[in-house]
Amino acid sequence: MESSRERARREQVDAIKRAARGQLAEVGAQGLSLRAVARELNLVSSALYRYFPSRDALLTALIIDAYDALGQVAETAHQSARRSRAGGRWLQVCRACRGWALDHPHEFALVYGSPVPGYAAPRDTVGPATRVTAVLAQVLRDAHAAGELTPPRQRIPRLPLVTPAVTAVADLSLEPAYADLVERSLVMWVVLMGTLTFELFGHLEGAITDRPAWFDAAMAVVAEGVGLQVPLGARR
Amino acid sequence: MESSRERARREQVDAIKRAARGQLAEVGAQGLSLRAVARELNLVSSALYRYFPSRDALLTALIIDAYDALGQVAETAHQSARRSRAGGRWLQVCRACRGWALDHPHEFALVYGSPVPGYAAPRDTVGPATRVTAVLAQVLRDAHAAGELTPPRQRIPRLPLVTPAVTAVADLSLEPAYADLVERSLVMWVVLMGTLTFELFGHLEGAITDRPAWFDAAMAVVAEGVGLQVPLGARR
DNA sequence: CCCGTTGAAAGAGCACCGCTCTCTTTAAAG
DNA sequence: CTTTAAAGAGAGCGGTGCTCTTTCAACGGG
Repeated sequence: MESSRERARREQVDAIKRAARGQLAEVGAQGLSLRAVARELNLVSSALYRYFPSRDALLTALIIDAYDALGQVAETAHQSARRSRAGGRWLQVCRACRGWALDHPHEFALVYGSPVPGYAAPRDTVGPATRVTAVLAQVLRDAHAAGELTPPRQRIPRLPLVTPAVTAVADLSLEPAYADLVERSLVMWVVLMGTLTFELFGHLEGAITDRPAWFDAAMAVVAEGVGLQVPLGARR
Repeated sequence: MESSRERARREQVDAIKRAARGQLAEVGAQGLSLRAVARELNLVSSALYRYFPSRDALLTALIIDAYDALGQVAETAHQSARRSRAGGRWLQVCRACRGWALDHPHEFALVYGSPVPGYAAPRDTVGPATRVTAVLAQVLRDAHAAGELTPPRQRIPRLPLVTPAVTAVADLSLEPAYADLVERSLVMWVVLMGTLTFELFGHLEGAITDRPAWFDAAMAVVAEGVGLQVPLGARR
């Protein structure tokens, strides 16, 4: 049951987030101004504090939404690539994440860019944040089950290097030849997000001629590192 | 020759940058306040405009300094590891960069974190920015000359994917088996900086137990991707 | 139906920001 | 020693996040 007051409140919260996302796309995360959001809604700035206790709280809400949106995109891509082999699925998931990042650069920067000093992400954000990594782990699990994984050339010593929490989420405890798979899968995640970060933050400006192709190649290179073979021949 | 006026000016510029770096460490890049810097120097805010035409200009100066400092660190590490084999040199350079990043997290975030909206990095920054990449290319060039490079399992199709400018800086036009080495070396650079970004920005919080060891492993995984063998056995 | 309760919104105000302008001091240069 | 240009002071503009108090309207129980 939802009283009309509750509905009005929820709709106003949504309107605020929508306006804030719009502003985000124009002036970036740090330029997000409560007063501008209020202006857009024909409100006065102080009225927003009925809905969000601070600018940081509004940012947190946007961060959670962004993590969820990206996680959703990754899950959908994984689902619709379920007929491909593992390497192809990995590439499809990466491409889907890149597509979302290019479509929502400021929301991506909000979650994977520099943290706002003095702002500590609350615990609520870690759940949505792990959705993408869960998809990556799923790809590797399926790849192993289908026998599409090649053992690496060199084993990582002194395992494990990850916390039990990660081990639990990844669920990648396979036979000794793949004992370091969790550690390698984290590298995959870092490379995926790092590559998107670099592209979005302009560090590849004037360096890459064909960005989609180079992105595919980068994902293939790191996939090699975990023993996944990515089909690079086909144009996207 | 440097007149006393010029010396005084240079010293004041240095003092401003020093104070700004101090503030950077406290409140981050976006929180950098000219007024606070001025307060620290017992000045009035408008006086700073005698030395930097805008806050962005001050940021640009700090960015160039940061790129130069990181490049210097990489070059020094490469130089002092010249007796190791190529894989070891790569690891040493990476570790040196990580050390600098951990020591100067905010300066690292300044150059590799989210760009300040409305701020476009001037051309002056690209030179210092390429110093690290030049070191990486050097490592690969030496590795190939010493016969320490293994051909990759899968070749990247539709080369080249990088601009002539990158090809010139990297100078990695080797025989066909390594035709995609430039593209792969860019991946190495992205992974190095991406990994540091992730660690500094807190995305590995609660995920990694032994961060130095995992960092080494990550660098080894990507080095595998370019055909470099990194010695992981020895404790650092 | 009426009235007390409650939540939304307004608006003034505080301390801060980047930046501009004018005015005064200071010290180097000729 | 005089000229002159650089350096700093200080007021001010429009903006910011946020707090506080006040006003107003809608909901719900008697």
